[in-house]
Amino acid sequence: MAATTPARERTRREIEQQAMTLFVSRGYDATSLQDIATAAGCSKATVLYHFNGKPAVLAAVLEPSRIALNDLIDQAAGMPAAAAQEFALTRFVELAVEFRGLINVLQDLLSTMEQYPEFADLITAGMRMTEILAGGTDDQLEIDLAKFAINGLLGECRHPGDRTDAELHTLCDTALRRILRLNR
Amino acid sequence: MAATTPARERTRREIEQQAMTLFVSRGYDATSLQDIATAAGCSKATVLYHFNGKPAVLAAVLEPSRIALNDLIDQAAGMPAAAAQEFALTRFVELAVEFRGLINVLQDLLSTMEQYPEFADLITAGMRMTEILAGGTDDQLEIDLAKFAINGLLGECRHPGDRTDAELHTLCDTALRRILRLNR
DNA sequence: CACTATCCTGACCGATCGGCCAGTTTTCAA
DNA sequence: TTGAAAACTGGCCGATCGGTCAGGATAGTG
Repeated sequence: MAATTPARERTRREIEQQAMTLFVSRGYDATSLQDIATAAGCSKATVLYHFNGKPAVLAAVLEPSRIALNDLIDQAAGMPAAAAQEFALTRFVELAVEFRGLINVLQDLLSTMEQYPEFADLITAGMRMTEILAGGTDDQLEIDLAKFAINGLLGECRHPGDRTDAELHTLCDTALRRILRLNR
Repeated sequence: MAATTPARERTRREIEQQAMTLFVSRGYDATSLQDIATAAGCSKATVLYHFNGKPAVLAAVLEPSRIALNDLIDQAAGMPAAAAQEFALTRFVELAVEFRGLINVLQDLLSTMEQYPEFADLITAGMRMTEILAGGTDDQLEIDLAKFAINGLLGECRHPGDRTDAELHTLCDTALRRILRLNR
């Protein structure tokens, strides 16, 4: 009882891992609990034994990226607007490249996501990112342009093609700086 | 027999109209044939009597925008690269605003769309648009930036919020010109 | 009026979905 | 070793999906 039971954690991790792979390659809706169970080498009932429903599996898969995004926002919160803008742009591009596969999943669910309260803070995090990237301006057009930039970045990471991480990184960095008029 | 039977056309149009509304508001997958039938005031069997399966309903809904996009590309094909780029940017933004609701539907299906041959030319049309917007350059980064711009535009039109057509138009036009470095 | 082609529908089908539960197997500490 | 807690599973449930079919309603025409 001193440490967490190894069996529980091992199975949980395996389910999470396989679910992530499937969500990334086929999307959330197109992946059934049976698909996840088969890939993880257990039964569908076991998946539901470890996770309280299908959305809970998604929440677990998204957890690392959620934490990373919130950290980024928290760090930027303690900076002056201009520095926060530059910092957020750099880190956000890095995160987008790192978690590029998951962006597919997020875009799939943007319309239905509001139903699930467990993803509410992800929405608000996206809005905070927009404000930071806009550089704290009042100009509505600039704020909308920041949204535009995020949309472009997310869309680009959805269809990575055969681009390497470095190429994708350069592309997103260049595009964001052009839209936001931030020359390095 | 001289003209098309009015009853047939009337029902078809009603089904198309209601299907478009539902596809736009909920997405393609989340809209069932029963939803369409109920909204159109007929039975699900009637929908399948007029359309050869659910994808055929989608194809009918997308037809006007498909024609408009192909016309745009055909017109641009007969211009020098610089003029085509300027022309395509202007017209593409107009089309995106006009058909902004349908973009939701397209994004939903980008991953599954390749399965249906009836939508194959829509994919190729998108790639042609990219080349034209890139201004016929060889620079891969510029081509990728054009893709980025299209992604941003599509993403922005997905969540129009309470923006008017004019505001959305200005936003997309500005963003595309910044990314592509095309100052008016 | 009667007949026929067209339009339309209720009922049904097989498949798949997320989720639930009673009961079996495994694990692990006393 | 043993017994209870934890982990796991087969089987089932209700709902929903796209699609089919035989036959009823309807409308236009001779």
